[in-house]
Amino acid sequence: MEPKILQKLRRFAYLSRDDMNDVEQLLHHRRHIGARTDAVALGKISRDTIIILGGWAARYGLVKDGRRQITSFLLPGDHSRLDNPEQAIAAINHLDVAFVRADDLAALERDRPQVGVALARARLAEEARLCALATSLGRLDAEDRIGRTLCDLWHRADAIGLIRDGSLHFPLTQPDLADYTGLTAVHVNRMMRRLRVDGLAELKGHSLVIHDYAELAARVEYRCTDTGDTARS
Amino acid sequence: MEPKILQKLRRFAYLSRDDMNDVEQLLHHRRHIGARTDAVALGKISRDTIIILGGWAARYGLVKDGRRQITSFLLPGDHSRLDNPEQAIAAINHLDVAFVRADDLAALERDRPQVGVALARARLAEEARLCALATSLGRLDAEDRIGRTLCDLWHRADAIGLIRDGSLHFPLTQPDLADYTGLTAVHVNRMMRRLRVDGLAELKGHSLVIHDYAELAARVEYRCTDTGDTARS
DNA sequence: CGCGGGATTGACGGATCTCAATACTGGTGG
DNA sequence: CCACCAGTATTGAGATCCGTCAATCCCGCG
Repeated sequence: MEPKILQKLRRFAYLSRDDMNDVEQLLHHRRHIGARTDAVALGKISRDTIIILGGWAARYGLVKDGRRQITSFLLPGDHSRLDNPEQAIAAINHLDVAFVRADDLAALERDRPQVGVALARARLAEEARLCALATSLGRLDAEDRIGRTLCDLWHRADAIGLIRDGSLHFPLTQPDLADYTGLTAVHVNRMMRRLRVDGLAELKGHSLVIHDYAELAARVEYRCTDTGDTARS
Repeated sequence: MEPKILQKLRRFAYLSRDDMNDVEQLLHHRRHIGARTDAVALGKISRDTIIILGGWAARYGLVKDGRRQITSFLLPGDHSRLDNPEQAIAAINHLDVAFVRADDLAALERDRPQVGVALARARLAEEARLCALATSLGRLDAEDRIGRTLCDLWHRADAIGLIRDGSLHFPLTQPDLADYTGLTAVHVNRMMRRLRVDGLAELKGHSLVIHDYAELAARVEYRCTDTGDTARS
């Protein structure tokens, strides 16, 4: 199947067959990471970029007591630069990744302008998501933080075709969601129950169902950030 | 006097006289913004970059009830892209800025590689700061958030020569600090009192004094993020 | 079959918010 | 020059959201 990275980039800019081939050429330095282990350790600095081919990952930092703050969930097709030593990347479930040298990526962006445009837009969406996370953590209550997180993940998963029959295979645990929303696992559970009894969203086993996305999004005032329509330029 | 933008960029990479001249050439589209008004309104998208020449600014987003979350303080020499419609930029005090076209900036980075390196490092530090903010908001208590914010601003102000006689002219109000740290102005005040009675930091009038930076940084486990030494490449 | 992590729920405590009152400060207009 | 005023700083008392602790249940896995 077409790698998710291509499916994602094509939502941001038109790619020719040559563009796509050159992107795929970059992905030969692959690695498999076991579930619940670090793909990139804390303290590492590198100019490389990690690209998620399959599975979910989380970029996170630690503070005293070992408390963890996830700053970004990485889904298939997502990528992240590895130049921040305070941030590590952990596999949520079994993970397939590629590591790309900064020079190779820069060369590709130079030689394939449309790929450069797509990557720039992906980075823009990622930065907007980080601003939105800070705003949520600082100024929203627990229900809104959880609701927005679910909407965001649902929307991103939908964009890469991960939603089947109105259901999403969802490898995150409630402790994971707690580390992203700045809450405790106990309180995440309470909020999930509230959404469940209100018929908005349900998490059973490892699958997520949002019964009425529009209603949930309206209730928590979620607005999606990415500008992703197959671009025109 | 040398613009702060040059003083800042030279901490990230060596710039020749020609490099510096070309940077200054970009700054002719200047504007003055009155205190407590928006330099860039919410909802605006642009591919331009704003560069702070003098004064302090805040990038922020709003949520319901008009609650505000500041995602970044911009000091003289700092810059920010304007491509996120959910984020506005407000002048804290009287502000002098320059707006630079994306194309002009891209051309400069291409023609002046050292300027490109410096700008990339500045952006890297900015993104690291955003991750650190999210981590603070999600996982640290009020005292640590305030303490780290003061250390960060102190360190950045020092880097551009804003600290005189161990004191920093500090235009932020306690409501501003509250909007950055995700607290209320009342609680910011309580934390500032605690730091004051412990002899660590003091905010009187519009000036900040950190009596023992090392001790404050240790107490709140602040680690500065930027890689700024005058670079060697 | 036992074990460990996750999910779920209740009771209690605490950090932070809200409301409220007072003092201070810089700027404005008479 | 002074009175005024809005925004800010400061402090206290009570309310609330969320965390902590603890128990139970469930499930996948060795």
